[in-house]
Amino acid sequence: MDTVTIKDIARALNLSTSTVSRALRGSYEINPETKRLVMEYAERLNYRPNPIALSLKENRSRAIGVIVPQIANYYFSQAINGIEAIAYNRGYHVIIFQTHESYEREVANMQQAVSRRVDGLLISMSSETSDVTHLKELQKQGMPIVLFDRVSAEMESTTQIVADNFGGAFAATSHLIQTGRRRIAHLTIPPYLSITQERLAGYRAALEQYGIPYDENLVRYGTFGPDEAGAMVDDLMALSPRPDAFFTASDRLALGCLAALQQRNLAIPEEVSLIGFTNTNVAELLSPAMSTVVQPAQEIGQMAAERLIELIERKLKASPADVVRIPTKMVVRASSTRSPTLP
Amino acid sequence: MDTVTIKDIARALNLSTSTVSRALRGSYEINPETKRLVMEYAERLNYRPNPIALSLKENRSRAIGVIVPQIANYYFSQAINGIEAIAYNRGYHVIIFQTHESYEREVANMQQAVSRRVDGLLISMSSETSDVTHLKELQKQGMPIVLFDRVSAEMESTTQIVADNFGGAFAATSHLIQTGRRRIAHLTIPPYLSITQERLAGYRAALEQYGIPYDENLVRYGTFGPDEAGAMVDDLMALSPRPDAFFTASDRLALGCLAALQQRNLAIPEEVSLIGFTNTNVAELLSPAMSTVVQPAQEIGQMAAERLIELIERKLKASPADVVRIPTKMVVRASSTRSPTLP
DNA sequence: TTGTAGGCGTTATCAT
DNA sequence: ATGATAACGCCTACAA
Repeated sequence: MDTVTIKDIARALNLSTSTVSRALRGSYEINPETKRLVMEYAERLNYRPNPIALSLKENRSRAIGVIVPQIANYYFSQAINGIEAIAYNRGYHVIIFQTHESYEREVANMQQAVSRRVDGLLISMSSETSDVTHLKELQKQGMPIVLFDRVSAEMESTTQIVADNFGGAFAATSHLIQTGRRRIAHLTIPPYLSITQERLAGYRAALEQYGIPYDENLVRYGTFGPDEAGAMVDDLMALSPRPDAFFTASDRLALGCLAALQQRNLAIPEEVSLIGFTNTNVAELLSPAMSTVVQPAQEIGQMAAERLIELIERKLKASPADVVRIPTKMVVRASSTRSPTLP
Repeated sequence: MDTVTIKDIARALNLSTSTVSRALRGSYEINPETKRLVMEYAERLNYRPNPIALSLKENRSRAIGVIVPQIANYYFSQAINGIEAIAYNRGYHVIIFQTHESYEREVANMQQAVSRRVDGLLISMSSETSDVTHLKELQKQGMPIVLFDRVSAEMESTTQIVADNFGGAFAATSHLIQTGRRRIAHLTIPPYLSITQERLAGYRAALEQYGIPYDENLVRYGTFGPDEAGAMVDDLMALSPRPDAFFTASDRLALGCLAALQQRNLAIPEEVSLIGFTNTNVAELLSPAMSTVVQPAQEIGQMAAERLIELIERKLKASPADVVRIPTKMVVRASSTRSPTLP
């Protein structure tokens, strides 16, 4: 790749590099005629300033690092999508690191990012990470950091962007109640995760608001493994009175629950209502069959990037306990014909 | 972020920057004692060379640009995963650009990447792109380029990495035939795409090999829209004799076909066999229910990155018509119980 | 209005 | 074995 530099232009036009530099940046103290000449010539040669030289000079890379468990995942790829949209607009590029859910790799990635001289870091913690001293340490050294989705309560003075899990669960449960449901089962993910707890709290709050007693028999916890929903549904449908609605907490559970109900030839939503937390893509696939609460992955990414760039450019410290909750969106199934089909 | 430079070390140790530099790189012509001192001090201060300064000096960014239609997509996020794995190993970082299937944005992204001084470019063309002069032009100017997945026959002297669609379709169809099927329907995507044609050719070649006549009534073309498979299945099952197997060409069609067959209470694979091209993630979800031909997205990404880095570092031109086909993997459904369920 | 010089961090070349 | 200098591309304080 040939590359035109200011020097080339200066030589060709018999000017000094400083004059060219000033002309290019439209400095007021330059002869309009010279300016025109330089501009034209630069245009003709398709001159582009070398961002690397600029970085060196300005001591910043115009790059932000993004550390996520994995890219090949609906949720994170959408979040990254949101991050990129904002970052590119503001003139930053994005360097992605994957932890593959390993604490060790998270630490290594962090150091990599530092070596690469990123201007700031967007982090979604690995599931293995419980000790956050590496993050605190780095932040103390002046690195702007924003956490998103997988956050930590221990990072008191860090901006954190999460989905409004409580609100989403509250809305979903309320919707089921308002459409006449009273025995609402909740299939969810492991209880030790904060998102699980928040969603459960939203579910309980809605029940309480409508005076429906909380029944812990109706709540089932899964892992992230496959093929769990079938057994849970079996189990729950054996109760008496049996549930008249299911509220699921993940894509997998939603699909599994849907399949299990269909297999039993239960009409949705006539006999059993169904609503679940899902990613946008899956929500789209499921929308003819069931209602969904869509995780705002992209919006979380955008907000995180915005906040980070603010931190970088204004060089402000995050205000303590600055936790932003992005609302979820409920998509109520449009059709309500009997015997719904998959996509 | 405080940052330790060679200068800091030199000052502290009362040496010149050149000595420090040499010591750090382990030059033989340096006093072992000095070397030790420098190394230790650098270690203690956690010195890391500034990659930006190096880039400026070496006139390369150690970054490769990746231009894809979108990140938030199973296929491309996996491909990127493969790309990153290789790139990071070789000391490159990856800058991602999205075209959102727009030709205009593809061109703009290309220029962006050039401005960013990427050392090479990995491109999966937008669906809108038919004119490839922008790519040819850039390549002629010396930019190393490798195309993957969405490639173009017009780029004669460019390395291109694609899935072995023919082979995958051939294997899938052969498998159906070997398990006793004779009336094999093929639900596929728009006919003008090269991947569609390749898969159809593989399907036909397998039929031919086993002496089964090709029946164009058994082939149905969809768009990428939702809810198409149901009608296709209806239509096909009304034929007489009706199909005894389905071979689908996308995730969507596979899911739709599966749902439609289940709804008709047709046992898979006893009454009707089913196999489809899918992404890994979806294949995993579907595996209890049907067989799949898995698209090698990640491997394609890896191979593309390997080839690109080779081009960058050896500075070789691609040999003409260098098209690499990555094999697909057939996953035959393990269980064959009646009435299969979704995930 | 334009030019000169120095510096961002690093390494290669040429002294010493 | 070590140091001084220049260069990568750009910008800016200072000079003219």
